[in-house]
Amino acid sequence: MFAALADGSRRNMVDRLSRGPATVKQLAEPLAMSLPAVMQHLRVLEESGLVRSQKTGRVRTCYLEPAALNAAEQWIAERRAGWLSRLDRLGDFLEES
Amino acid sequence: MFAALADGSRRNMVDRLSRGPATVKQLAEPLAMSLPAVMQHLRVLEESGLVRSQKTGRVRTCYLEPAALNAAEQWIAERRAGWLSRLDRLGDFLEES
DNA sequence: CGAATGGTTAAGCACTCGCTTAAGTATTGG
DNA sequence: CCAATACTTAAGCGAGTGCTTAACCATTCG
Repeated sequence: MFAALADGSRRNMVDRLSRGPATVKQLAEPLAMSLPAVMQHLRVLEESGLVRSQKTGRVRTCYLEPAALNAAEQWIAERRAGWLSRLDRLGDFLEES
Repeated sequence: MFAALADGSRRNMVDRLSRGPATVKQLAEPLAMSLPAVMQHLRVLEESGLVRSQKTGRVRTCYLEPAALNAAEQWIAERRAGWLSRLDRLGDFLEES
């Protein structure tokens, strides 16, 4: 999941998909790389659950899967919250003394 | 940033640090790998801005940097929100018709 | 002091990643 | 029908990642 977002090209694709569905060609357009390369990125994104896609005719259309993004967001939020609450308690302790 | 979180061992370290500061040894303990390996992960985490550390005497103590986590969380939140609002508008459109 | 502890540096190695080109396949517009 | 379009598969390659071992440095404890 984080591994899928670790690559800049893939983040670019996710960013594009956050503004609506797109075909493989459209995802490739801003990316200065061959179509097969984009396919491989798409594969990683699909395996991570971040993106879904379906083929109709000869075009494959891709969509974002917000639930997966939510999972990643939550992991971060939990760790950050844990650490911040610890800082808060430390602040309280320092105030008391 | 996401690249730093892409590795499971590093997420383990972040998780540990979210429960309070730790030494390099303590971070290494649950990780079934040598100390130098942990050092390299720590380096990646520091370069990503996720973790800070300082050495006093012969022990290095590591802390989480919540601001950096916040940046990653926000990137995800924005993309997810963009996509969800698009879905909402689609819903409205379908209701209208 | 001298040994144990905690960390650091350097070199090397297997493996994975991101990309390429070349050669397909399947659909569709003229 | 046939040529263009949109993908798909496969093979290969250079660079980067994650780990190791071996050696080393600095601090602390007996």
